[in-house]
Amino acid sequence: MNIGEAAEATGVTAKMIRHYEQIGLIKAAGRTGAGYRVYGPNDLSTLSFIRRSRDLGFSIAQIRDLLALWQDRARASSEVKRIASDHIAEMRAKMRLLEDMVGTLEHLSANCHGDARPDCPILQQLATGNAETSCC
Amino acid sequence: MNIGEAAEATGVTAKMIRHYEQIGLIKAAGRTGAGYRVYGPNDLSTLSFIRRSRDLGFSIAQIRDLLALWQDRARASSEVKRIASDHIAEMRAKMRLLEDMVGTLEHLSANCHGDARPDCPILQQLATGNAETSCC
DNA sequence: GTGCACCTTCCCATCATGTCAAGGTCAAGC
DNA sequence: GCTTGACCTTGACATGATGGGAAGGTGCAC
Repeated sequence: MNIGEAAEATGVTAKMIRHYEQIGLIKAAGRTGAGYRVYGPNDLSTLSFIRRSRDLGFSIAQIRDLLALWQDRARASSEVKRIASDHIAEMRAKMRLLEDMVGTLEHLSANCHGDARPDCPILQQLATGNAETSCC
Repeated sequence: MNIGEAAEATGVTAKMIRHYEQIGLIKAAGRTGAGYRVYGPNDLSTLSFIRRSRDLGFSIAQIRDLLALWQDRARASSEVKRIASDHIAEMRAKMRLLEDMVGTLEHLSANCHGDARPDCPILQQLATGNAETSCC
């Protein structure tokens, strides 16, 4: 199986497959006489594993660890769970940041009439750090 | 005022001030005879504006537009409001993505006993795309 | 006149991914 | 056999915002 087929089968682009090989996330693929990379069922499983992990937002470093655990039959599931929990915590932290920013900005936006007039509490806040809101 | 003092006063690192100058987000600062950048009150206001905008998650491109509007006395507040609304929508979209990922991962994590045993629904899901959850 | 803190420019790194370019390979059709 | 087009190869460069560091000039206090 060539890289293009592997890419189509797993949803990982050929570009990224080469990249993952280069950074050592996956082992170097076999080659044909002409230098084409060749992939078998095991490789496809690994690539699909990586793609699902990326879909869940895991970083390459985390995926590296998850792959190692996956291939270790004596692994403890607590290790996996810890990585997942850490990742959940990171994502929650990002969500909180976004929530705060959205909250502030919505508040400002709600007080902006948004018409042709130039005065604007959003710019006011950005300029002075202190919005003259009429609401509270 | 030198760049270090300007950095301390506004919370924008000297590194980033130089960078913002280089990409044309702010106009080139004046220089002393020795080539040191010099900043005045107006420059500090601009830098603070940028920092507050970054704190609200605006991109450099958006800040460029906001700065232009800020410095345009004839601006329409509707323009500002539109930029803010777009940004809120982007942040909400990111939050939704995170929520989905967190939801899926928490579900898997809840079904992972997380002890010394090797079987693990998280890895199961990543490997097969189909978790053998016992819950539903 | 020395030492130290600060400034300058320039280059490289992050993280995951995309784009582009220049060239080699394979299979099909003529 | 030769051409064509799809595919492959490597390599370089870009993104966005920021950090780090090196090598060298400047300013001020002692």
